[in-house]
Amino acid sequence: MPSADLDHLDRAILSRLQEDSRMIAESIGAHVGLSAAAVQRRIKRLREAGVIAREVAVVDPKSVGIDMTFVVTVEMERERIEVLDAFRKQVQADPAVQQCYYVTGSADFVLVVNCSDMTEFEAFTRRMFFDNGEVRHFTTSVVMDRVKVGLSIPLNGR
Amino acid sequence: MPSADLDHLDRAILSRLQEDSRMIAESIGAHVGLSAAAVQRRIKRLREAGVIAREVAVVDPKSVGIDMTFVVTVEMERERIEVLDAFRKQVQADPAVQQCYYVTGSADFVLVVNCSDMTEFEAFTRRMFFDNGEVRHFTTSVVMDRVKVGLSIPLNGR
DNA sequence: ACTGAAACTTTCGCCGT
DNA sequence: ACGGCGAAAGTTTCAGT
Repeated sequence: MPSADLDHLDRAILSRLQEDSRMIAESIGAHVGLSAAAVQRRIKRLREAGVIAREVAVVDPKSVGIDMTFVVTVEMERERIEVLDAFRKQVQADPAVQQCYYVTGSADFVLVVNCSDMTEFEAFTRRMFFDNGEVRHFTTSVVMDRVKVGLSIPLNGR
Repeated sequence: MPSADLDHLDRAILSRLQEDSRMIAESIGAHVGLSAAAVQRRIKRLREAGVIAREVAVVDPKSVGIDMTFVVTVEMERERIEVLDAFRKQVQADPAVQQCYYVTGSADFVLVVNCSDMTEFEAFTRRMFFDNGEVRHFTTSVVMDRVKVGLSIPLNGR
């Protein structure tokens, strides 16, 4: 799945699709200088190759009553594979966790967590950290402004 | 645009579209117990109300030669509105920055940054931090594993 | 809210470069 | 092998019931 070689046309198409996956092929073609059919073919190929991993709707959190976002760092008691994997699984299963990264440095994991309010977040910390004997320490940062949120990959020039 | 009241059917539809925005209305309808037309109408309404903020393609970083992700915390010299807003703008304009949160706590900002390699990341730190007199301190964590990555909002029960 | 028809988008086959 | 063209298939949109 790595590096299915892409030319600058593929990158131009991906760039558009990262902004708006509903942009129709004809419109993309007009911008990149290709017929609609050619664009479709490339998109199909990109999907099958896994270059386009998924296509998703981004929901406005406020609209569904999610008001709070948190950035949480987690330090585990012991860095044993078993412990880490168990935590990974727990994180993946918990819908409040939007993102989780396993990182170098003093912390082991960095989490982005969504909750409707503080009460819910407290419930989250309880089930995720306090009930887990392997969590040595965690820190919480409350997000005051979601300055930039996306999953766009830089597709520089070519 | 906040809290356009949604019933459990809307939430069920959103839940599907967060996983796969290309799922056709008929298939969604079969799962939630609604005709295709009814699903279509609700989706249209959700888009117009901004509940569905955008629909995007998620590109696999490896496929386009992006191998490295970083979590960076940033502390500004002075927390003046002007300084913070300038940094916000800089962040929004920089394609290497995938996400940026303004947070409480010792750090001011948390960034998720994508680069093809360390050299590119060093260039990034230079233009974003060293060339900016207002940045007091920053810390870098290298992401070893992207355990969970998405923008999905929890749409629990109802 | 469902049905059917019209409009639109994507997909496929074929040919030319 | 890849792009363009035109026809077929699939999806969404809209009107009428």
